[in-house]
Amino acid sequence: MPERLAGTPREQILDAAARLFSSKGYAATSTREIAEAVGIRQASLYYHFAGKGEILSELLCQSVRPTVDSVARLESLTDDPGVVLYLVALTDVRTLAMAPYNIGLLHLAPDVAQVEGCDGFTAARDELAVIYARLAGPVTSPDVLGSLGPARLGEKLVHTVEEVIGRRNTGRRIDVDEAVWIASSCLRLCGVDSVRVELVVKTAATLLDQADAGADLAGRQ
Amino acid sequence: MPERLAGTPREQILDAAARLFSSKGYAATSTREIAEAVGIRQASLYYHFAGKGEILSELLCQSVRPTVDSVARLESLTDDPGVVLYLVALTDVRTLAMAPYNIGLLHLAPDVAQVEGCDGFTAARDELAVIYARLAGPVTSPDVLGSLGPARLGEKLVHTVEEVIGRRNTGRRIDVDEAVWIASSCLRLCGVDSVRVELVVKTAATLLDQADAGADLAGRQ
DNA sequence: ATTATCTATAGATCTATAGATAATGC
DNA sequence: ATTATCTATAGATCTATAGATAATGC
Repeated sequence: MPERLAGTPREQILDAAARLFSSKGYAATSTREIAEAVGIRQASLYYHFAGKGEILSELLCQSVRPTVDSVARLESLTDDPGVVLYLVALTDVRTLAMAPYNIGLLHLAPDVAQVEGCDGFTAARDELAVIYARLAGPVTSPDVLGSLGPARLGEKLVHTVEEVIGRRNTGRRIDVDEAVWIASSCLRLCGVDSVRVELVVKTAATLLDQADAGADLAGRQ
Repeated sequence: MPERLAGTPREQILDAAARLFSSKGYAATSTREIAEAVGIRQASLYYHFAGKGEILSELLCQSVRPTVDSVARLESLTDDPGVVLYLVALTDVRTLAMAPYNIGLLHLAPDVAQVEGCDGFTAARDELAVIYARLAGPVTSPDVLGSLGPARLGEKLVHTVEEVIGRRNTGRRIDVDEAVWIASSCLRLCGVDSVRVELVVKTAATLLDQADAGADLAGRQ
């Protein structure tokens, strides 16, 4: 079996489906279109996936997992919870901004929500909200935390980060400033003042540079 | 022609479509389902609407127009731009929260975005972003305004208000505190400090009470 | 004549399954 | 024997149009 140009058939199917789902919508994309984009027959999809829904749920899970998985590493960089919160938010924004297609668009769509097997995705997103809540707790001003509660605050921060989905959807580029701004909105919402926000952004940038340098060094050995 | 229980056929169709589109998605809802919900035959829909797309675009427009239209009235209540910004945001949140169905869910869905004739909705939403930008300008701290720019800030505030769509979608009730919190997030994002946010919220509540009392009085005459 | 419905249907889809086929690997 | 494809198709949709029908209003 000679390998195709881009990855395994399974990966090719996921890539084509991601492109079509995010541009036309899930329900509006037929299995035939996905197959044609890959260069196989419609029926052949069913050798790789149990159905259209399984393709979707795999894609959704891929869109949150990286962020959840990176939390432990980011927490090891510093003891300052404000900086960690910002770093997680920034990672989240970047993950959503740099994915090959804007899959995040789908998670609110009703046709998508109805598909069975998206529980994995919902669970991961809930997990992320809990993480945000835990990280935000110590830096949040008492009046904000008092009226919102930690759980609600976590959900709010998840939503704040997801602004990047809407931005990307309009075709505008997400540059570094944009990502930084969205991530630092999380701090502002917690009631952190502008001076401290600036400080956190700078500290985080330094920490990331150091970590990258360390990774480079390790990679060269 | 005896009138049906709830409004004209056209209104009944819009109501049924709103329920189905927001629960199952646009592309996943068939014209037959809409017709059955109303109690007519599928083909009879085409007497009232040119097609499925026209039903949708009508619904989308209805979901933003009320907010845009209320801006002038709210601006007449006070000269304090912070209070007006908060009042517009609160009106926007309430409009989205109290609509019969959660139609706001649809506007990011790719199947919806592809439908022709949704330009009217997009235009109204853009108009709203411009309004937010104008109102937010005077209350926004220089560091925020400097790095974001007014247009971008306006879009961000629109997105902030739209958190209510996601909340509603999870089935949680949107109470007064919730609405107040989301609306006041707009001020926080602009860099307004907690003390002033509290003040604006109280001033706005007083103004709204007075306006309601005035409207009651006018209504009784 | 107009309004608002209906029946019937064209014509084009859809998803998923059954079973054939060809190539590889033991 | 296993893997990965294919062809063919069942069975169920879909949207939109054509033209009939019945009731109202002039």
